[in-house]
This record gives sequence, structure tokens and C-alpha cells, in this order.
Amino acid sequence: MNQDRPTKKTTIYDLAELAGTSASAVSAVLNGNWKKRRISSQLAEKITRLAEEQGYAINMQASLLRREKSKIIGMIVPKYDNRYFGSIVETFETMARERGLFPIITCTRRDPELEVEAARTMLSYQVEWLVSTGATDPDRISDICGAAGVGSLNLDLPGTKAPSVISDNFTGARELTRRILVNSERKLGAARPLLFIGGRGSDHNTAERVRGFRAAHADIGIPVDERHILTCGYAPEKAEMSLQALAMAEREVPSGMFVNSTISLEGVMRWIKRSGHYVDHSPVMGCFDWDPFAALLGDEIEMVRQDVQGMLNAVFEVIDHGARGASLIEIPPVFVDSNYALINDPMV
Amino acid sequence: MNQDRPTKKTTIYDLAELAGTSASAVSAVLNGNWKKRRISSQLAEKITRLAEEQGYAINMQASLLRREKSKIIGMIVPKYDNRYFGSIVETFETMARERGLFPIITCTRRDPELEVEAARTMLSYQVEWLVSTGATDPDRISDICGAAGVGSLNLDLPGTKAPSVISDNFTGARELTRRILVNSERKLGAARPLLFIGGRGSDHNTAERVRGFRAAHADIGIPVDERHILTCGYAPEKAEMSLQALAMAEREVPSGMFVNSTISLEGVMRWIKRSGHYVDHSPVMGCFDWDPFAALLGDEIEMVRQDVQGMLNAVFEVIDHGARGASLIEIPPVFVDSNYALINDPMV
DNA sequence: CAACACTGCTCAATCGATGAAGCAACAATT
DNA sequence: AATTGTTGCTTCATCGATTGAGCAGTGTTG
Repeated sequence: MNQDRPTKKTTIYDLAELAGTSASAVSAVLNGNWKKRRISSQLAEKITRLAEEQGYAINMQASLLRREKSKIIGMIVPKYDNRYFGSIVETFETMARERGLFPIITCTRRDPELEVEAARTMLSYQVEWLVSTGATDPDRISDICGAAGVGSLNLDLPGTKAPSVISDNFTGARELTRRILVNSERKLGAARPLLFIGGRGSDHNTAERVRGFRAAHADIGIPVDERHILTCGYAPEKAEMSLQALAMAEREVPSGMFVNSTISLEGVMRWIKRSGHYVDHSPVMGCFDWDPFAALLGDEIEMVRQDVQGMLNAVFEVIDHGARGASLIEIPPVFVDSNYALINDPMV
Repeated sequence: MNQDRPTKKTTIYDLAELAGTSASAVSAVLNGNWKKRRISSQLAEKITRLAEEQGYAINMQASLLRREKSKIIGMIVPKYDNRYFGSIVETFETMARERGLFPIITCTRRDPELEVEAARTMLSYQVEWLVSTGATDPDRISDICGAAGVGSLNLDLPGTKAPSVISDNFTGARELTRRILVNSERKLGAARPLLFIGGRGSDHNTAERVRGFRAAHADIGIPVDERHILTCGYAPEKAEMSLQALAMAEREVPSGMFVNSTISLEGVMRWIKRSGHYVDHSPVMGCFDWDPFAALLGDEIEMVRQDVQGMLNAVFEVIDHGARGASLIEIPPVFVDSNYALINDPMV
């Protein structure tokens, strides 16, 4: 394809000259509205063939500059290091492309400054929408977008200045806790109070999950030990250190745990393995998030899988049909058995 | 920030009018070369303040159209569903940003058509480089880029028309196999031939790993059973079905396995759990790839971690200092012990 | 045969940012 | 007084694609 001109890119003007016609005819043909512009099909065919031969690729910068809509949609994501965010990104890309939108995704590593910088950069690229996933300060991003007349949306963590799509953390956590307690009763003879570990006490999701955790304990009338609510952050090391500190402070080791994310679960499993406390009796466990290998660890670990497809359906529902203020849309999560079959949420 | 004009975006012309100056002065100030263009610092300050107040964001489409370099770098990635690709994407983004490049990443789900389409779209956005990660047909992408005068690079899977950066699959696989065989001897009393599972026989990496697998067997003088080389694809289900088929065809079940990726390992672990063959004697295992939870499964599973940072250093070395033809750069992988400490590659 | 419609194109302005060239005003030098 | 230099700007063409307006040429109608 065009090996005589090594570097210079073919433009519609080059094609126009080759076809002996005008750039505007070429443009009309190549963007498909040549019928509307009354170009003959002979000319259309000739131009199409030439474009093919020359390996022509439109210059989006020029095209977008002229057009009113960019068809670019941005997403900010904290990390790529777990299945949840990976799945969000992959589904988002697919759904965006289905709508003829061009997705731009960037990873901001839970860094508030990077988030803001990334949002500004996306605005420079004329995104029409910006989806902030798990952003530390979603309202700040909504403000920036709002000032530029660009729509924004929060995913995973809610904000107050844009529509937010999140998991139903309270109900999910309550059901997950209930299941762990049932396992506790089955394996230990009695439902013993659980330990909660992972996440930040200040973030909405963690707060809601703790609330669900408490509710499930209350439902069966057993107390929650306040010292066993360890919202120590998400990093695996934090979870590991918290458990180590707890084990040193108390004589007994927890018999059951609610782990707030797979990231925290990494640290928990490491501690369980390294501490040597659970050689013959593994703890009853549950995790608010899903990972295929984690699901195979130990003997049964209850897992909640956040309904990524459902959440992104809600996101694109807002994008396709407009938002209603700063609404909060809660999507019920899904429970997973150890054979990987998805079980519909029994609570709904 | 400018709530009276809700939708229209501020341009340098708006700022010029507000400042009582020309658009070109505004441009010079905002892109930082106002000293070169002899703008007074008073005016510079005034313009900067106004831009701040109005929440001005440059229109990249316009800017890039005018400039010669786009500073955009593209990456194609097959999936986001494992730590390896997640880590590649995250590292790539960080390193691109460090160089003032804007990374655009897109996931092509191992679909050759999508790969080509994505490459074309990236060219439309004027990428300066395109990194094809694990592409099914990297040479096709190199051709497309070459025709547009855009540099391309292959990562993870090699091609013949652009520089390729890959893991040293042969040496890595040989060492991994050696380690599994050592464990086999320790646990089973003798080094028994292993089974190889996962990947496509046609792809370069799998072929090289099989070669390393054979070499390690030859090193200690034990034979490889050809029926135990199961390059059944990457999907977990494929691995699971292959093992099931094998178990039905033979009376004995493999005592040790070399698994070609974490994705395949998912299926292998599922089969091990579901088939019920390994209740008291788990197989000796190794996996060419790393995952934190997989590392905790069973009793010891040897894992090779591909050196993502090293590979991307090589990628950006080519981008920063130019390529030398279609060179093949092989990066030694790294071995991981079950306590997560990285052990330097003993082979180098 | 004039009036009008239709076909198949071309022209030229435009999107926003950039930067070479140029220009006015004043200072310094010969 | 004439020349040269310096400062601090402005003007304008340009990047490539898009699109409203316009214009020949042919056909159709009253």
C-alpha cells in the first residue's frame, strides 16, 4: 500500500487530485453522506478505491475540530490489578464501541492529583462524557466537567454532583454476612461474631458494607466486637499488618471474616498462611468481590460478585437517555457458588 | 468557574477578547513559550489568571492538527482479565506519561478483525507509535502502521516486521520445568514426566515453552509423552475439557503439570477440584505466569513472573532511541517463591 | 420558449491553535 | 539626523475535514 511515499499521510486533498475531483466530494464519499450530497456512484466508487489503494486514514483531529460532537467517551479507573476493574474496563470498551463511541481509559492509581489531571486532559481531548470509577473525589471531577459543559458520571463510588451507579453494598454485605454466619454455625457448631477487614472507614462503600455486616449480626441477635472492624485500607500489606497486630493483642484468633475486597483478601490469605494459626481449622470466610482463584482457596469462601454488566447497563442508560440529576442507582450484586455458577440474588 | 456560559467551551479567542489582546498572544502564554515570543510578564500573568478563572482547557484536536507531533501513543491489548496484562497496561501508562506522551489503550479480545480495526482507528487519531501486545497477527498491524509512516512494536508475541519485546520463553520454561521436576522428585520420590497444558501450538511463545519443557526433561534424561502436550488454547474451559478427555482416555492421571498461563490454570484448578482425582495427593505444579491467589493454591505451585517492567523498559528504549529493524529482544522472566519475594533469575 | 426542477458537482468559510513575518514605538549608537 | 536594535505585540496563513451556498448542465412542464 503506497510504499513510494513513506512518511507523509494521505489527505482528502491528495485523493481529490488523484481522482481529478474536489476535496469536498472526497469528504462526502468517505464519510458516507455522498447520496445526500448528490455524488454519482461512479465517482464514489472511484474515490473509495483510491482511498483503499493509498491506505487513507482520516485525520480525526481535523474531523473532530470541524464537527460538533467528538464521540469520545472517557473513563478513569483506579487500578488494573483485579478482576472487578478489569471487567469494568473491558465491558465499558465493548459497550462504548457498540454505540459508535471511542473509549479513552486512564488509570489514576487512587491518586487525587492524577485524577484531576487526567480529567483535565480528557476534557482537552473533547470527551463528551467522563465516567469516574472509584474516584477518591468524584465531586471535584464533576465540577471540572460541569464547567466545561461535559457530562460526568460516577461508577463504583458515589458522588453528589453527578448520577452515580454503585453496587447495593448494604444488602449485598448483609446477605454475604448471613451466609458466612450460616457456614460458621455449620462448621463451628454456632454462629460466632465475625471480623470485618479492609477498605477505608471514610468511603461510602465500606461504610455501607459495615452497616450490612452489623445488620446481619443483629438479625440473628449476636453482638459485633467493635475492635474487630478493621477498616485499614485496601492494600494487602495493610490487611496483613492489621491482623498481625490484632493477633498479638488478643489471645484468640478470629474464627470467621468478612473481607472487603480481593485486594485485601490477598493480605489476609498471606497472613493466614504465614502466621501458622490456622493449621487444622481454617476460618469461615467471605469476600465482597470475586476472583476465580480466590474462589478455589481454602474450603469454601463465600464471594459476592458485583454485577458489572448491570452497572454498565445503568451507566449507558444515563448516557443514552440523559441523567436525572445526581441520582443514586444501586445494582444488586450476585452470589457465586464455588462451582462458579452464578446464582441470582435471592434478596430481590 | 464560569457558570454563566453553561455549554460553550472557552477558546483562546474568548480569552483574547477578555484580556484585550490577540489570540496568538494567548496561545503563546498558555503553551509556555511566551518568553521566546517576547510577551511581557504582566500580560502573561493576566492571561494565565483569566484562563484559570474561565476554566479554560485547550482543544487538543485543534492543537494537534496544527502541530507536527501528536504525542499520542497507542497500545493494543488482548484482555484485561489477568495480572500480567493489567500490569503491562498500568506500567505502559505510567511510562508514557513520564515521557509526556498520551497513552490510548484498547482491548481487542484476541479478535484479529478487531485488532485491525483498532489499529486503523488509532492511526486516525494520529498515534506516533503503536504497541501491539499479544496480537494474533502482529505483522498485519505493522504493515498498516508502516503504510502510514507510524512506528510499531510487538510486545509479548513477536512479529517479523517490527521490533519485538518478549519474555525469554525457552529459558524460562526450561527452568520452570526443572523446578517442577525437582519438586516431583522430592514429593513423589522420583522425577516423573510432566504434562504440558494451555496455549496454542501455533503461537511462538507456546512453541518456545514446549521446547524448554522438552529440554528440561532431556537434561535429566526422562522422556516426554507426546500425548501429554496439550496446547488446547488459552480459555479455562478448553483446559478443563482437555484434562477431562485425557483422564477418560487413560487410566492414570498426571502427577505433575506445566500450565502455560494463569488463564489456563483457572481451568486446571477447576478440573482438579471437580474431578475428585486428587483428594489426598495434589499434583506437582508450575505455571508460566503469576497471580497472587494462584500462588497460594495447593501446596506450592511454582510460578514464573514475566518481567513487565523490564519488557516495557525495552519497549521505551526502542521508542526513545529508535529501533534497529525487526529485532527480537528477549527479557528473562523472574521466579517467585511462595512468600512472594522475587528471586532473581538464577539462569542469568 | 421561458420557467422551473433536478443532477452532480465546486467554492469557500469554518473549527481552534500555532508561529513566521511584520509593524509600531522607543532606545541606543554612530 | 540617520541608522540600528530591542521590546511587545498583531496579522495572517496554515493544519485537514466539513458543509452551506452556489453554479453549470440537462430534463420537464405549461
